[in-house]
Amino acid sequence: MPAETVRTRFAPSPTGYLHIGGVRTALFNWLFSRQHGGQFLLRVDDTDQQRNVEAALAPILHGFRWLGLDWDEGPEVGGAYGPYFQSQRGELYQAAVEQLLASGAAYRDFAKPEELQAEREAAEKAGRPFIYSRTWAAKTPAEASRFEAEGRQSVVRLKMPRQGELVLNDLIRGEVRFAWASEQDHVIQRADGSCLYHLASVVDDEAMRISHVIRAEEHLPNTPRQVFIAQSLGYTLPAYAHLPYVAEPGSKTKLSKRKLDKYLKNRDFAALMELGSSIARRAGFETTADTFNPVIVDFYERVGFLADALLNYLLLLGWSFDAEREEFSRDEMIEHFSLERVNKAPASFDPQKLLSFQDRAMQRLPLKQKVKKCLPFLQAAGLVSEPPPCDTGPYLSQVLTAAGDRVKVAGDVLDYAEFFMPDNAMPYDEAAFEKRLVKAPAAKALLADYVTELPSVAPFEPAALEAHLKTFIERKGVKIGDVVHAIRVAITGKAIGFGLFDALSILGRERSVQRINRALAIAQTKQPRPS
RNA sequence: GGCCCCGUCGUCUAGCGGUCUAGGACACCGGCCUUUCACGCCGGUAACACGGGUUCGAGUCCCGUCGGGGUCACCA
Repeated sequence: MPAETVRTRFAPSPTGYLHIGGVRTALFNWLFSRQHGGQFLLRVDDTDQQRNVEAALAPILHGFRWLGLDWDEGPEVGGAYGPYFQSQRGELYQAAVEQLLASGAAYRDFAKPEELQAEREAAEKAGRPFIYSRTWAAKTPAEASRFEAEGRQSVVRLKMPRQGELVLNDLIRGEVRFAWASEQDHVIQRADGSCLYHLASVVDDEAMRISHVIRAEEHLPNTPRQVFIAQSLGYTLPAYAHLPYVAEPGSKTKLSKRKLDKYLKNRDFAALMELGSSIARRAGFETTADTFNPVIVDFYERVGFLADALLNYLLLLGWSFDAEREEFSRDEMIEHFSLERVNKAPASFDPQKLLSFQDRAMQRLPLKQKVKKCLPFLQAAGLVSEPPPCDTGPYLSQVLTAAGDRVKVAGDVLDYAEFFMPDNAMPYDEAAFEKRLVKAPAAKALLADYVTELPSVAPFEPAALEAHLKTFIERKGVKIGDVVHAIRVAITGKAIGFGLFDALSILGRERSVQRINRALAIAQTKQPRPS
């Protein structure tokens, strides 16, 4: 085999969002090219010419940048084989169409839509597959002018072989066979002269010297006609590798952006969505189902996922290294990836497993970077000004250290919003306040005594605070559980949170005392309701 | 329906004829740790779709059945 350069591509159509399944396809392309020291390119499939290609492409390119999947050629970076927008490559396609027409691999077809429809229906009725009869194919220029004189319009169709078979050697699926006779004479050029995807794709892959076409399985049935085009044009075929698609959680159906409502009935998917929504709500993000949803990559960035964790999870969705290993750094992914070890069966998207990759990646993240990741969420929520005061860094570091593994995605920092609120404006979890203070006179009394002792605890740090509380409960002859919950609710407003002594220490003596006194005062005004 | 693809625990997977009374991970269940919540640790439940072959021997090879999915545009 000749040592040719490996060049792979991902060809998004500008739809305004980056689908999670698309990312996995792009990742495999990217890994394969990086591993072989080749190039990875982005080509925009905009033959359908929409109005706002640029606007619809921006979120996609943004997603690639966030993920760190850099492209060597394509939009915004250029390259020697441009332009990288199919809408700008019309002449190439036109030339290919003419060549196909000249060689007899394609023909002008003058059938009217209703005539085609009639054939289709007849075939269906007879229970046989619909293959166009070529009744309105112009065999000679004279015939073409006659059809035109009748007022017919023409498209260009592929003249597919009607016998023999195509044996395709797919890098993932092995040998796949198709009977030529069951392939339709597909249209490659519309009546208005614009060209269709299959033609454009094949022409571009050749012009851009793509060596490996790595794409999702749904393209497998398209491959024969593309091979036919390539061969008719005298191209050398790229190697094909058809990836299994990413399926819905708990199902084998292809994951699609449109079925959010259905996925929300899946417990794990709903939990992931709720995690995101709750963060978006507290951070004050504007969200719509079109842009904020776990099928779209943007979701993960906005909620505070780590790109490496997402990529690692996606890597394992359809690919494995061995029986044990699941964690891969970016360099390790590049080193170990191989198409041979890609699975053939579709893999369903598992939100919980993704979360566990994220969880572990976050645990490994150095504190400094964690701070950097979390800060924007506090700012979005209006809890920290922009630019942040200079003591924010150290303070946030303390909070994040105390929170430890509890902050799984960066947006989770909002679980500790109370540390960034003014003491007299911190809200209380009503149920917790009621249970631990209003309805717990003993705890309330202990808390009242406890707060009077706080000024003398020194240093005001976790170890000393813990030692003090220990002697406090001994003197009172109570258990730690009798007072600890009341303190927590008083200083954080919540029943749950990280270590109590860390919380006290972070807030400091003055704020702790203030918060406890405020809680005591409010509890005083509320009569315990007889239950 | 035609064509094509796929089929190991709930999920992602290891397995490329014997080392599989099927291994790992996530989830789940139980326990430990513990001021709450996480984390962590220990243990447990749980799968070769079915039927025929081939073979001394099959999760692994072949055929069939069943099941699931993809695709059948002047979309990409």
